[in-house]
Amino acid sequence: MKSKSGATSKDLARAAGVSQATVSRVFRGEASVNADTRERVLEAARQIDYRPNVLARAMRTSRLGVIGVVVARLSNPLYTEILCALNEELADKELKVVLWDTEGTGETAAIDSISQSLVDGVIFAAVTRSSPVLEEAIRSAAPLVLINRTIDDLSCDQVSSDNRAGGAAVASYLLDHGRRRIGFISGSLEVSTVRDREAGFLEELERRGVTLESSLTRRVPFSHESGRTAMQSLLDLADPPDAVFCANDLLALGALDGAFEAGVRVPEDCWVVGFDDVEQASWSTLSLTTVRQPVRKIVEDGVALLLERLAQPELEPRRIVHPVDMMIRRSTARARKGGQKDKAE
Amino acid sequence: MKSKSGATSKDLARAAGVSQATVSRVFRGEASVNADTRERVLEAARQIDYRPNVLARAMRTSRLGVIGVVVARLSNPLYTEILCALNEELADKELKVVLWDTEGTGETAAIDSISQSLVDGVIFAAVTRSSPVLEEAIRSAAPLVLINRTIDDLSCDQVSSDNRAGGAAVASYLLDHGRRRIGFISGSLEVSTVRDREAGFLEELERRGVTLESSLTRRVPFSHESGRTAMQSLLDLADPPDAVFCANDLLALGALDGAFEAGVRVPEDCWVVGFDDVEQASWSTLSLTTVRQPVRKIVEDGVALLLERLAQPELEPRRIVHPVDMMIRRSTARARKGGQKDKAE
DNA sequence: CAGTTGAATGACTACGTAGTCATGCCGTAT
DNA sequence: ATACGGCATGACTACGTAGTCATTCAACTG
Repeated sequence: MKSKSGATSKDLARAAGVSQATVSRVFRGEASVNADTRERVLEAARQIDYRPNVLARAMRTSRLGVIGVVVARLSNPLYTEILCALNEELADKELKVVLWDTEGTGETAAIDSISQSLVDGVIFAAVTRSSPVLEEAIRSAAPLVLINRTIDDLSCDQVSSDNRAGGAAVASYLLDHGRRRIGFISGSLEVSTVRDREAGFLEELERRGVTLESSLTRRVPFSHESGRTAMQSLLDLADPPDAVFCANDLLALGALDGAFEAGVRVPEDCWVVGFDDVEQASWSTLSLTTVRQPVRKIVEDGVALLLERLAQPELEPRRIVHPVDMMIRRSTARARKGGQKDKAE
Repeated sequence: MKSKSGATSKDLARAAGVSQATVSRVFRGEASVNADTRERVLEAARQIDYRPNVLARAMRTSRLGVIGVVVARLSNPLYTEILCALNEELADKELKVVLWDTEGTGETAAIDSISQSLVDGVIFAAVTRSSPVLEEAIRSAAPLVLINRTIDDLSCDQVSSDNRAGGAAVASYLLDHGRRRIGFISGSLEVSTVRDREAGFLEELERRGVTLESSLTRRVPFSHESGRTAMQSLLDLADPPDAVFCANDLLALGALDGAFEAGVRVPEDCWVVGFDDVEQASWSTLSLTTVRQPVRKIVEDGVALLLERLAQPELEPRRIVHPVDMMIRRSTARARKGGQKDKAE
């Protein structure tokens, strides 16, 4: 009833018959406080409903208990999943999450916020290029971690999956199953995941003596719509591909739409493979063969690295790369009748 | 190079040959500062790279430039879309977004953060029940706005769409097209959108002299998976429905999967209708008939109301209800051959 | 010309905490 | 008994800003 935003550590000190310094010690969890005293302070705190003022504390410590997160446009379900996992992971640790989008000026805004102590650290799930902003931030020891997309020549903590191996696995799988005219729908080379997947894919094709025809390659923005139109342009060719690898699931799901609208059956007439294994890929109406990234683990590691760095800023930068798995589904499996449940290989 | 987190208003005052008070006035945009003086201060600020300390400012003003957002689990694409729109809308206004999830204790955490001045205000996109926490928050004039889901007997700004009319429109549409055995997959009655959609749907059925059989009704959690299994349990009945209305698109998309796996053709054997018009509903491989909510407008209004309230806390609470539109797609249209593009009615 | 008004500015304090330094006290070794 | 070391605690200051109050000076009024 009377609990209004009010009681200060000074009030509490008076109420508990101790000094403000002792109150502060109790709430910082400092060890050197007599057990009786601590209990008395905590009891009094309950009485007058005292809670430390976060802002005043932040002004002294530069720790606000907030972590910044930079993602790409959320229309890519991968980022939704990353964000969701991050949110849970950080909520467990009493940390708030502030969100930026790379569409705007998220990168810069995030780093500004670090220097303003508005966030304790930042997790970049979608860095685009090795911007000077980032270099500068690293130099000034800003606590930041890159997950998902990485930057090779940037000396900071990074967690990703083995995109190169994933790309190679797709190539291998398609060739093993007799696919020869292989199409490729990819994204901007500014994006590390695209580069790595593409590199692995091309290397493996080359190793097996197959070359990717440039007429079967499309480089488009990341969106369902561009996957759809790119697919249609491939299928419009006189000699269309018998399989299409898309650099991520968003594009691949768009490609399924493109094929459907063109009246081309998947997988009978053309196979489609994605990358990420977003939730939609496992929906049995879509049932997209794809490469699974361990999003959960990547996020967990990213958070762990960030927290460690906050505790010990001088740590050497670390890199973690997680293995990936192919999920074989109906978009490449031989046609069978009716629907069937998901099946991992 | 030397620009480290440092220059204070006192430093700047010295550099510009004015008092700290004047510096403060300049950066607050106060009018009573001589134009020459202002220019001198700003020039000096550029020189020494001064930027006001956000935390210190927040401690005095209780305004941190951060808006809290409470959403449900992001696996429901509707919340992704809301969040995405909010993010853009607020970034335009130099506001940061902190995110909570109703899965955890988001509601309470959000309100705590208001009282701690960690956020200037909160937008609830997914309130669940008229919790005492909320009542208390409203009483203490916390600036908060409800969007999407509402609470009737709570006196605060609320923006939603006309869920009741949407539910009625679906009933009307199904009956007009000769559907008689109508199934219903719904969610928790704790959720206002569910209650309203259900009320409108039932009212219209009743008005037309049709009753919803309780054996054809399922009440399940909001997830793709539960939509899928609920659909299957309906289709397993001896006398299965010829149409199923789902309380939202997430459930409906799950229902499509359920039908597919059961070998039941949509729309030939059974129609499916959702609610929300999330992006996936328009994908031509899924092509779900649904009720479109003007998410963008709802978010814009919500932000506008919140900002107005921050400026004038004593405003009377306002409510805005947006009209909805049915989007007729393949999941109810008469079967035609091959794929076709989206078509709104 | 004395008195009044208003604009522009400076001196100063409060905001609520963290952390530094000083102090008192008790147990133990000498 | 004396000196010492460590623990528990209090007094005090810094953090960087907003905002209050007082002061200065010039313009204006009667």
